[in-house]
Amino acid sequence: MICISIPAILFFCWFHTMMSQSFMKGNAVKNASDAKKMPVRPPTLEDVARAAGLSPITVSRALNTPGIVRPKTVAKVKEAVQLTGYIPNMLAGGLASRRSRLIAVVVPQINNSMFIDTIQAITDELALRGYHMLLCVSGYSAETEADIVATLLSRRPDGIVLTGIHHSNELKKCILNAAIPVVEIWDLTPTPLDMLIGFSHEKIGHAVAGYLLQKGHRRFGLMWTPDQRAGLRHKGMMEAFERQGSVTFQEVSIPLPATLRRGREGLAQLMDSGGAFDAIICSSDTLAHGAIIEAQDRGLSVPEDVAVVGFGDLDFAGCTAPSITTISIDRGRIGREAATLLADKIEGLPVVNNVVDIGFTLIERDSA
Amino acid sequence: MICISIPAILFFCWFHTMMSQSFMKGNAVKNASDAKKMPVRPPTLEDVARAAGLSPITVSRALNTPGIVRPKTVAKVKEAVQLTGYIPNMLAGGLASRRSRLIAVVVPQINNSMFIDTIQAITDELALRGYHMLLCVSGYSAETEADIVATLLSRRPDGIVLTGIHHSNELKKCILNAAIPVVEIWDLTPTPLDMLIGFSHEKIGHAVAGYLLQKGHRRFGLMWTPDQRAGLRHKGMMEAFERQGSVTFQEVSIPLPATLRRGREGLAQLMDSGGAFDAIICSSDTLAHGAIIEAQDRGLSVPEDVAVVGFGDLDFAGCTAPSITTISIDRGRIGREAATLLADKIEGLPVVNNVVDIGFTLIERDSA
DNA sequence: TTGTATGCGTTATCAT
DNA sequence: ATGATAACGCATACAA
Repeated sequence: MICISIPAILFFCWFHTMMSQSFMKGNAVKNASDAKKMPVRPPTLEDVARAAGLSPITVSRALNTPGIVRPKTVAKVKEAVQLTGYIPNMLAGGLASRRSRLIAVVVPQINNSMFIDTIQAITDELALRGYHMLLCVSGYSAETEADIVATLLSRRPDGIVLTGIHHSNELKKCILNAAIPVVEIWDLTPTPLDMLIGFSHEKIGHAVAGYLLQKGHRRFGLMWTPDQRAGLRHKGMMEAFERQGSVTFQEVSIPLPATLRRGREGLAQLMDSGGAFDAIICSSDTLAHGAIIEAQDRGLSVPEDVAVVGFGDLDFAGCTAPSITTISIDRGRIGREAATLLADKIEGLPVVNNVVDIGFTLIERDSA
Repeated sequence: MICISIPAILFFCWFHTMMSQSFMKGNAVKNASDAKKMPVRPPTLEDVARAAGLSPITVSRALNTPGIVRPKTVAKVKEAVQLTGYIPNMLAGGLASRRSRLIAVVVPQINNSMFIDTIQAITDELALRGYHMLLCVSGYSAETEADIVATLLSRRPDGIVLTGIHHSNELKKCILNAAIPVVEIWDLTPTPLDMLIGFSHEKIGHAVAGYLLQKGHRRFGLMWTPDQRAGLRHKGMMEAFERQGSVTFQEVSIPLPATLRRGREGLAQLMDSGGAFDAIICSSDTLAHGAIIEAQDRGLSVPEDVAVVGFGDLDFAGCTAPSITTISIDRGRIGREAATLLADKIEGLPVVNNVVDIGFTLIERDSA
C-alpha cells in the first residue's frame, strides 16, 4: 500500500502547486504568462526541505531510510513532498552515492522470442528491487557487443547482464575496469567473468541425438543457425552421432533470424536435395514448426514419414499439429536468478552460488 | 570510422595504465597489492585534462563538440583518453546539462511479439542518435502504467514513449509536469498528449468486416482479447456489421496473453457451442493460427469450411498452411518514427507532423 | 580557441 | 535524530 501510493503522492500536487504558489528558490512565478508555461525547474530536495521546515539531508533520509528518522518527521516530509510534487533526481542521487540503480542488459536479439521471457523476468525482478533496466541489442557480433557495452558503461550501471560467454578481450577489459558485477546468461562455463546462470548446450545436443538414436533413427537432416550456442548444441550432437556410428546426416544453414518461412525453406532444401531422412533436427522450435508445415504440405506425415525436433519449447510448441518434441529451458528463471544474483551482490548480500546450471528438459511430444 | 572507434580508443588502455602509472589525483597506486585490486575511482575528465595538459572543459569540448576545438588539441585529448582509459560519466553529464540522453519506453507487454519489432526499431534508431532506452512493461492497467512512469521520471529521461492513448489523469499530470516530449504509439487520436504515431484500429475493424461481408460471409465467430485497442477494432467491425444487417455473430473472450493454445481453445469453444460459422475473426495472428490448427484437427478445411482472419501480419502469417489473411502494420516504422520524432524535438529540430497515421494493409492470403 | 567560475541535485561524512 | 559541509563529475556562462 505504501509502496504503491508513494508515486501517487509524489506527483499529485505539483501541478496545482505550480499554479498557485511557489516554494522554489529563484523559481518564483513571475507573471501570468510565465505561470501558464511549464516551471523552469522542477522542485528539489531543498524545496521540499523548505516546505517542511527541515534540512535537505533530513528529507533525503526520510525518503530513503525512513527507519532512522522520527516518524513525525517522516510524516512532515511526506506532506511536503505532496505539496511540492517532488520527483527525486536519480542522476544527482546516483552521482553522489555512486549507485545508479541501473542494470544494463545486452542480448543478441529480441525479435526471435527466445530471450523475451528472460528479459521480461529481469525487468520484473529488478523493478521489485528498485532498479531499472537499460536494454541493448548487440546482434551476434562480439565487436558490436563490445562497442555497446562501452557506451553502456558511461551510464555507470550497478551491474550488467551479458548473453553468452564469448566476449571480445576489449569488452572483458571494460567490464573488469568498471569493476561492477556481471552475470552471463544462456550458457555454461567453469570460468565465468563473474557470475553465471545458464545451461549446457552440448549436453542438449547429446540428449537430442541420444533420444532420436534410441528411437532407431539413423538418417538425419539438420537445420541450423550459425550462432555460437547453436554451434555448441551441434557439437554435442556430432559427438553422440560418432559414438553411435553408422549415422548419416545432411545439413542446411539457416540465416538468422530463424523464421517460420526459413524453416519451410530449409526443409524444402533438404528434401529437394534428394536425401532421405528419418528425422529433422532444428536449432529452434520456429524452424521445426516451419519444417513440419512444409513436410505436411508435401504430403509427408510427421512423425510417421519423418520426425522433427526443435529447441526452446516456445509457447506454440505444445499446440501445433503434431505438437513439437523439443528441449525446454526455464527462460524466466534465467532472468529472475540473474536479476537476483546482481541485486544481491550489489547490495552486499551473500551470493552462495555464482554459477548456476538450470538444466533442461526434453519434452517428448508427437513430432518425434 | 571515428564513431565506431571512439569507444575502442576510450577503453583500450586504462587497464594497462592502471598497472603501470597513475594520472589520478588522490588515487595513486599505493603498493603492489593495491595495484592488483581495482582502482578506487575511475578516471575523470580532470584526469584526462591533466594527462593532456589542458583544462577539463577543453577536454569536454573536444569530446562532445570536436568541431569547435583545434584539431591538434582534439588529438592530444584523444591520446590522453586512451592513456587514462577514460569513460564519460553520463550521470554527471546529465545532471550538469539537464540532458540525460535517456528515452523511457513503456509497453503493455513484450512477450506477445506484437511490440517487439517496434521496440527493436526504437533502440536501433536511438542508438544511432546517441540515446539509450529505458524499457518498462506496464501490463494492460492504466494504474500500474502511472506508477511505472512516476519512477521512470526520476531518471530524468529526455523523452518518453507511451503505448496507446488511454492514460490515467495522474500519469498525464506527471508527464505534463515533467515537461518532456512524449510520443504515443499504436493508436490514433486527434488530441494526443504531445506527438503520436499510430493507426486507426476502428478503421481496421471496418476493413476486416467489409472484406468478409463482401466475400459473402454472414455468420461470424469472434475470438477477442480484452485490451483497449482490440476493443476499438471490435467496435469498427460492429459498425460495419450493423450497416450490413442480417449478420449473426458469436464471441469468445480470450485472456491475455494471446497464445496459440488459447487460439485453439477459443475455436474449440466456439465450435462446441453448436454455432455454425462462415468466418472466424481473431484479434491477433497467433489466435488465428491456433484457430486454423484446431479447425484442421477437427477435420474442417480452411477457408472452404470456415474462413479465418488474424491481425498483425506476424512473421509466421505468410507461411502457415493455409497462410493467414490478416492486417499488416509497419511495426518497425512506428518505432523508427517515434524515436526520430523524439530525438528531433529534444534537439530542437523542427517537427512538422506531430501526428502520423501510418495506416495499415489488408493482406489477402489463403485463410479467408 | 581556450580557460575560470559556478551550479546541477543529491548523498557521505562528520558533527551536534 | 538532525544538521552543516563537502564532494560527486560534468557542462553552462562568461571571460580572456
